[in-house]
Amino acid sequence: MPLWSQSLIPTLRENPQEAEIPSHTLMLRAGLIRRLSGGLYTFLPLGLRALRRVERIVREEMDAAGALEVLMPALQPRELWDRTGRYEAMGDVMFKVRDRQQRELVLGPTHEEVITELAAREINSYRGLPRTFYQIQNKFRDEIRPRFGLMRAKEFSMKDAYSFDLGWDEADASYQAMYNAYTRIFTRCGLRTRVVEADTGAMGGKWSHEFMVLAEAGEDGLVECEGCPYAANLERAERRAPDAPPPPQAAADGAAESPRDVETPGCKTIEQVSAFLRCEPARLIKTLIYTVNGRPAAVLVAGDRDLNEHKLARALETGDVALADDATIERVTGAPVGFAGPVGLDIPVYADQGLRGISGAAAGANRADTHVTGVSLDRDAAVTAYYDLAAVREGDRCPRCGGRLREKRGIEVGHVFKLGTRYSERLGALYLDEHGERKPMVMGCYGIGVTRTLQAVIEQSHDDKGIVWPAAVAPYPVVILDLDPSVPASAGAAARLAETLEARGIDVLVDDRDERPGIKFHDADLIGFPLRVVIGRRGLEQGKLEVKRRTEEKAEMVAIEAAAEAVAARIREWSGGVKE
RNA sequence: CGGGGCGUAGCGCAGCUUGGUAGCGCGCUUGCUUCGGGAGCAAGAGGUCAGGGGUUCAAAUCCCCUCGCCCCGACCA
Repeated sequence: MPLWSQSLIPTLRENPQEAEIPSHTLMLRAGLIRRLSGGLYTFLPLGLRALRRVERIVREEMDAAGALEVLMPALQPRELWDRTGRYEAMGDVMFKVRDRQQRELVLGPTHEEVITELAAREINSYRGLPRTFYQIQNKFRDEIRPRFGLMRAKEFSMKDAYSFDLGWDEADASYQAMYNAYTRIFTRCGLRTRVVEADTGAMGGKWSHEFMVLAEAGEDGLVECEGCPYAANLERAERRAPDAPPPPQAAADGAAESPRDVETPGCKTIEQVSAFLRCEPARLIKTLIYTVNGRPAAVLVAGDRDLNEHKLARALETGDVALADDATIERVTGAPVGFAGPVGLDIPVYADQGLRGISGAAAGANRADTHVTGVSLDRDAAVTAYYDLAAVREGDRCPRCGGRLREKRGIEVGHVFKLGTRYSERLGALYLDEHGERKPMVMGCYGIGVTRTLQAVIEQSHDDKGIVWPAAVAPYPVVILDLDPSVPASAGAAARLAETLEARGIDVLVDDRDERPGIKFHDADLIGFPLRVVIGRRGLEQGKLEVKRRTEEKAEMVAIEAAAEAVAARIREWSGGVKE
């Protein structure tokens, strides 16, 4: 029988200075975790119990989905990462170490290389497919800025899974199976999640979905459509182009005016130019000089829009896009930074689809202190191609149904990718099909941030008194507050109830501390045990104790003999329906 | 890496402007009283004031450097 007095549960009365968002503050205050150093945390007994509860749900659902649990090394040879080209691609996020032979190793930020290597060696025939493997293990990433406790840490627990299939259709089925398992996992954890289309980033691959926990403190922006199921990470979000470009400002004279240079001394920003020319920002053509695969190119968006670099990279099918440095900009435009424009440029020009057909617009003249007005983009500039490049924002139109898009924030707790054959080809994960033909396995990969999920649960489920644990992930579903632990009758009643509950498979923590009742009540609320049983003199005199849900204000008085059943009934209520 | 802020007892903070015995609240220890929503009284313990260097008769306080932490940005399977 776990006794509070024998554990280490260092609750904090005040908000620690190191924490900013509710979940982080509460994890520290409730004595779940302690920081060792930036982005590195120790799990204390209660925090670890909660983490194990999440892991258990993940294991059960992965197993149920037919995935096979394995455990791969966190330390991996650099050579393996060179073979997929990701040693370079990952850059500084990988922790790099050397052994005493000076062999270069990395601390795994993820395990595509290792698992694909394994599949390449051990699976040779179509008879061995499909297979999905998973593990729960600590990952290491040298984050630029660790943040918000477990939300973005340098070492964190992740469940990663990898599927290997005969072909694309089969891979779709594996993907769907994981997608479904994820939905069940997060539901069982008591989370409300939103699935969004996502960018694949350094992972590569064709397609991916992220499972987002909607929260103010979320690090990711996303949009969802008010009229249809479309939802996407802002990194990837698309929009339907406006039906028509804004009409020319000087439309009165009928025909589009011709380009004319205007002196705009010192006007470098959109705000300055728009104020100077008395022209709304949407009528300015923002011209950004980029390097794409090392070569300069111009990228155009409307003056009131931001460019989405992820979308630019996707459109141009490259990972190598970066804003050009000042020297390059001056060389290709022949003007100081701030006066670039599309007219007369002899580099590729990529324009946002929202600019299609625009006329009577203004842009930089590629000459110091000068802009051009009366620009008709198609007539006056050589646009190489139009793409959807602008960053989507609240109020834009849905790419599917044309409805209004709404912006939200979320915490990414899960991410599923259709990887394709990128890794299997490079690492030789090939199989012989029934015709004796050698083919690459088609892969998918699927991650859940386990520690992050735990914190997301708290972020989504707390009140002004503390955490409100869903029963499925609470460190203990029940806490028994013994208000008079020095009184044998009281301690005896607490022990008997705890033993009865444990015999029924219900974990209980007994608060037997020699503390005043107020402290015990506050700590119980702070930690957020779903059920609280109070044993005190008042009740004992009538042979009763009280049972209260964390979510309810009022307690129920229950006869001592009926207490175990009363508790068990409430626990059943929580686990029923979801778990089957 | 750029910008901003902070490092003083276990936690939260004051003191620094204007240099002169290191403080407050909570927590901790002991005793007495108290005991159903963070008790009262009394007595205590606990600090190289992040570290290093400099200025000065004298530095938590002024100057320089380094380190750590937090926030914003860039970045992010």
